Amino acid sequence: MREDDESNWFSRWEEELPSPEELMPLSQTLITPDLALAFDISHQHPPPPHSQSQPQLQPPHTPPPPPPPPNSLPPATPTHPNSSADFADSADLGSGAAGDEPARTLKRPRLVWTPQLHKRFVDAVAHLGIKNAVPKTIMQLMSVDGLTRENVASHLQKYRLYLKRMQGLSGGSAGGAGGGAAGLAASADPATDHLFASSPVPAHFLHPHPGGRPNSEHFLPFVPVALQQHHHHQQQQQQIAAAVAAHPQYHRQVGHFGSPPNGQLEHPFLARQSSQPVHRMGAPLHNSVPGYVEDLESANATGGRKVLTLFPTGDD
DNA sequence: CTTGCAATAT
DNA sequence: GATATTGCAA
Repeated sequence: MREDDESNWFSRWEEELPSPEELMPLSQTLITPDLALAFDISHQHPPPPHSQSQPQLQPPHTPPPPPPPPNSLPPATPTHPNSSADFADSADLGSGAAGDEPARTLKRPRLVWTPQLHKRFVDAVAHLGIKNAVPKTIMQLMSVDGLTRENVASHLQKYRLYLKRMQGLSGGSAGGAGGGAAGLAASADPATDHLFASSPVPAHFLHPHPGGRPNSEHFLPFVPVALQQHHHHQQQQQQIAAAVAAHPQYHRQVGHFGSPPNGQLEHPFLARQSSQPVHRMGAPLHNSVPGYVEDLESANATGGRKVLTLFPTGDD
């Protein structure tokens, strides 16, 4: 009774497709005042310049981002996204972090792939197209702060195996493959299935279109394409929205800004706003469920290990 | 250099 | 057990 909607998630895409108006604000207003308030982080008391509390995560009160371009969608050549643009930060990403905290020996919390996060992952891959679905691109499209290429790569690896596994058991007929079906067929590996089955798998994932029209990115205009081209490959501190994690009291009530009368379209997204220029490409994946934001919380897990948990505020 | 993948480690 | 990390090959 809940996967139904997921079954045709693809069909509903058009409906969920964020209108230009929805996307627009996203580019510049990553965090709305309401959101900021929800986190109890007012942009009125900027933490003292004394960088010491945290490395590089500051409250989502990112200053006014660059001039928001008409931004509906960049050239976004869906055919081959390749425009390294913006970016001038990477350089200080890792090194800068070491500035205020013993980042050199700091370990990042274990990333917990929550269904929602995974969904973003799948969505990103789906919209990128299998061919462009490489860790780096996916990571950027997801716009999840703190997510590293390694994180995505590791998960992607597993995800691919999962898809492969399914192709063999699915029986070939795409009949079931369409959207939701992908999630249930056969569980060869409960371990992997568990997580992956939670999110709908686009049809083109199971295997390249067997007919004439190979898969395609379709109309998904937003192609971020903000590849960073720097020669530094430091492990940036995985400080996901720690700002949020610092406040474990905020209830999952963070979704109240968009004003979805219908409770349908919202844009609660915490993008990496840490130190990178908030100049994120306007390619926020669509949000489907009313009121659900990605949060994170660091907590102990298996024995003193810190886990980074991006938990949703609604569930889909 | 980035990716993919197997194995291995935590 | 789930992820991360590593090593090697394209």
